[in-house]
Amino acid sequence: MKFSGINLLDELQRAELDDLRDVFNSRQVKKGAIIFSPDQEENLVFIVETGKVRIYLGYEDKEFTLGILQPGDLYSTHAGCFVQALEDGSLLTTDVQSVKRCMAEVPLFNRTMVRVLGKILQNSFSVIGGLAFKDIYARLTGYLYKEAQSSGVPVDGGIELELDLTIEQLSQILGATRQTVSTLLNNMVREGLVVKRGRSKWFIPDLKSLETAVNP
Amino acid sequence: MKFSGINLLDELQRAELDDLRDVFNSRQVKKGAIIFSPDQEENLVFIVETGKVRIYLGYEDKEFTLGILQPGDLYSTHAGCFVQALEDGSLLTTDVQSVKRCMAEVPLFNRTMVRVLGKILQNSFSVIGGLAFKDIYARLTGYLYKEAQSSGVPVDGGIELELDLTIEQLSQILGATRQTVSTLLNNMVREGLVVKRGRSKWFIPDLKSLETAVNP
DNA sequence: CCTGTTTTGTCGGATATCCGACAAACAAAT
DNA sequence: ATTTGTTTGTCGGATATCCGACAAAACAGG
Repeated sequence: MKFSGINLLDELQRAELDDLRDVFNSRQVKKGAIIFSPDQEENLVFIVETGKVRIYLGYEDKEFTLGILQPGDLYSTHAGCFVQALEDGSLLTTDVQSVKRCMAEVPLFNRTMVRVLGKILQNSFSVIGGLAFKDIYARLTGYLYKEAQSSGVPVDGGIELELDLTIEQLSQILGATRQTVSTLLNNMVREGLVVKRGRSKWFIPDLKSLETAVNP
Repeated sequence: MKFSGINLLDELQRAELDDLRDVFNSRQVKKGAIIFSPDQEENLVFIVETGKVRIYLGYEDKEFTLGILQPGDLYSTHAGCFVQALEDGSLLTTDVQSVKRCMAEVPLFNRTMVRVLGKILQNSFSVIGGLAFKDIYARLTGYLYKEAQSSGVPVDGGIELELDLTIEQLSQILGATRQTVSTLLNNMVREGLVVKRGRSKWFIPDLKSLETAVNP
């Protein structure tokens, strides 16, 4: 999933943004490391260069994943959430001061910033809608359906889907318990909605029937 | 509650924003009217001039209130949610095209825009956190506590709170059923946490004990 | 190949919340 | 004062989801 729908790395290639590139510092991150947490008040803006990065909320011993950033995604740390590297990778970071300066000087950056924020906002509204209106089964099928559409590969008349998530991680995206998600998924397997094909690899024989499971 | 934390009406008074004011058209709205809905694709940006306006998500026959805008709050309609007038009032509206033009020409507007979006985003994260981590009782006490702090009036050694919401409206803010909220509230009354003082008027004898109810 | 660690499946009891239903209480209008 | 409509309180059954627990399975490293 492209979290914000806009690839900032591409944007940075534009000639108009020459001076913008200099503002960012590259920073290596190691798999599993928590890069930012809500308590530290240093405000940074960063773009994912390589690797995957998870944005999540934490409360006591529970976690809720808001989204997983991929190369090209931009994020700001002053939004009160945790940021964790899911793989070894690198970020382009800069502080908020520089961003403000850039916004004044580079109008294009400005528009992009607003666009990214708008996308993230839209995404969080759909998360709220899911949590408020739908049960876990609907959220699960909905998630699989969306992923199948955006990153599934057509194979054997069906769709193959590489999620690259453990059940636990998936449950944190859905806002549910590991056990519940595990049970629901296996129910879906028994009903033939999905077929398991190895570690976090799924085959969806008929996308249509998955869709009707989402909206009965 | 100030939804975005920034009063755009004040900002518009600034001399630098003379030409910005001309971009907005005033529009009257009647109580109860649905001003925008997600299906219409006309993208507008508006500022509440007078009255109250409710932003909410809808799904089948359920509704979830994201926030209630008050004079000075800015919002954009292309975020996939409903906008309803809670009272007779007026909005300053403009289309997205003009906003884009303004953003290019008036840097201050730009920064404000980003700031507002950031605030709204932060708010929706806290909504997600509530839905994902807390039960309804915690959300209810938390809401009352926050409201008491921000808009409560100290009286008789306690705090008086005018919510101006029916139980049904409150339940839509909390993401729960009317019945559940009603029952929980009456439990709180029995425990002496809150005292009912007429239609949507509450008295909190001891804010401290309400706070411990939020975080036991 | 063996061994420790991570991931997954499943069960059964506890419980928060929903849902339908109904009557009481309240407010507004005639 | 009477009617009408809205808001509130409460009950009891249905159910989705959590939680703790445990073992099977899968994986990784030596």
